[in-house]
Amino acid sequence: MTKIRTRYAPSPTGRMHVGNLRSALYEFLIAKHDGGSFMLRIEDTDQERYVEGAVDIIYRTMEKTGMIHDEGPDKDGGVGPYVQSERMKTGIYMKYAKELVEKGEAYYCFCDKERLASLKTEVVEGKEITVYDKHCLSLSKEEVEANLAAGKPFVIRQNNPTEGTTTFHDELYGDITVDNSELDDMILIKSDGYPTYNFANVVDDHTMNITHVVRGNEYLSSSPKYVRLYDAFGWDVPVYVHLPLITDENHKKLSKRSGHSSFEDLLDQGFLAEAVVNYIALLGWSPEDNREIFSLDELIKEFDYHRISKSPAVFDMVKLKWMNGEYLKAMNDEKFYEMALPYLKEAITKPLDLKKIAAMVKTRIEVFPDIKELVDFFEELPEYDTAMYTHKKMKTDEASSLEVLEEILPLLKEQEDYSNDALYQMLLGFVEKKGCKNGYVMWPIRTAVSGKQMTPAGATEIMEIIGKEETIKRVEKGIELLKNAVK
RNA sequence: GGCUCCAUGGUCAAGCGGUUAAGACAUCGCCCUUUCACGGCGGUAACACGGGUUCGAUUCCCGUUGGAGUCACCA
Repeated sequence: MTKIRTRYAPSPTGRMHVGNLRSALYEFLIAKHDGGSFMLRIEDTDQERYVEGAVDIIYRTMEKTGMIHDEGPDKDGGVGPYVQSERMKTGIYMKYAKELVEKGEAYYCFCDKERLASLKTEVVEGKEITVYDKHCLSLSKEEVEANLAAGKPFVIRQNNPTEGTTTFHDELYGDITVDNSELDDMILIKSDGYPTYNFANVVDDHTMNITHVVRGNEYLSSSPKYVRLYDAFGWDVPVYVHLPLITDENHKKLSKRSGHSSFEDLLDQGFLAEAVVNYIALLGWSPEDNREIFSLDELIKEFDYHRISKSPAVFDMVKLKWMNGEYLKAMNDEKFYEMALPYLKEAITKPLDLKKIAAMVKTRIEVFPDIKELVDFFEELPEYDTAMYTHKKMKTDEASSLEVLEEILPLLKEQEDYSNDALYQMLLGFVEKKGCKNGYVMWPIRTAVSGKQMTPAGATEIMEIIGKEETIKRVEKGIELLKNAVK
């Protein structure tokens, strides 16, 4: 039994799209689950869309996500080259295209843009629909030779039958049959000599011994043409696994600039690579049990591609955030501190105990950029409304808060030890003497000291961080504000 | 528009002829709490519709409706 060989074959046209990333992930998982190998192949046959540096992005993304390929441009496995533009130089595509021409399964076409344009018969939703009319199929061998000799630009087209049907099998979607009359004579070799994606894909997958072709659902309807190509060559058709689409909240195929279009955008937004991988693994696949948190290794172990679903999945930012939060909570304090540091420094320039602040914030954020608004009050007391002093449950209002703060101020000035514990004990003593609830005292102090309704910590923890001097300053400020409000 | 695919709560989803139709996110409520958050507990919420097949359909078949994809010298 031969091991599964899959390939991820991106085009270097920019950042790595989430949909492509998931294809790569599934390709990786399917191969690795079987103990097989995973290949990286660069499909750079479109010279116009080629983007400088895009190949580096691909490498970087693979590395960050942990999808390590066994073979690729940088790791020769004996079936290279692994870059299509380099493969082309070996003449492989032209050789196979000519073989098809010999067999009558393909033919030279010399039609120019103008003639092709005149074929455009129908316009649907702004798209022009052209079906090639096999015009050049009728050219005689001599005419073809003459054109070629004259240096006339040409393409090579697949010669599809106009009658009958073609069926191919997909592991997930089952048998899919289409009428051959639907099959356009697609171009195999472009006039610049490069193969089209469609053709290069078939030739490469075969010559590189790919056993399972895993790709997006958008290729489902063109798959019969591929199958005809395999048949024309007399090659074994690989196992096809078409993946359900990932869509945006409007159920449309994920497009650029929806905020979550690329892996790198997501990292920029503060997401962890592991969380993104984990999340997209679950977009279209589910394990047998209810587990949701998986490391890459665990995914490899559990991933059975037969459990991939057929219907499209909406990419839900909210759930991704939740999952990212789960990863943050599970992270050890050291690492969290290290990763949070840049964000903390952005919000806080004073020499405060950032390590302590990081620990406070850890269970309260979903992505790192959340940190800023959570901790900025440490840096500077914000402007705030004294209405915040009123809390129904704590039974506090502006007047009671004023009273508490005025009573507590001298004690704060006396207090030498500004550790959380000491402060807490001190305040508890005060509460006892006063005979009220904890919150009755804690709430106004916390408000005075933070100026916020929501803080990552209790009153005394905050006081410990900002220190005695700043605490007193802020409490005095609170008293002043409340005096104005109460009278 | 032709062709192809898809159809369980707002979202991700389990289910594969007989279930009180799981679970997660979101949402709502309660508890905990030095506020919020975290955590704990609980609630609201789904088989698109119509025909079959069957003793019995969410599950199988057909149709309808809805959605998506595709129809390039792009991949």
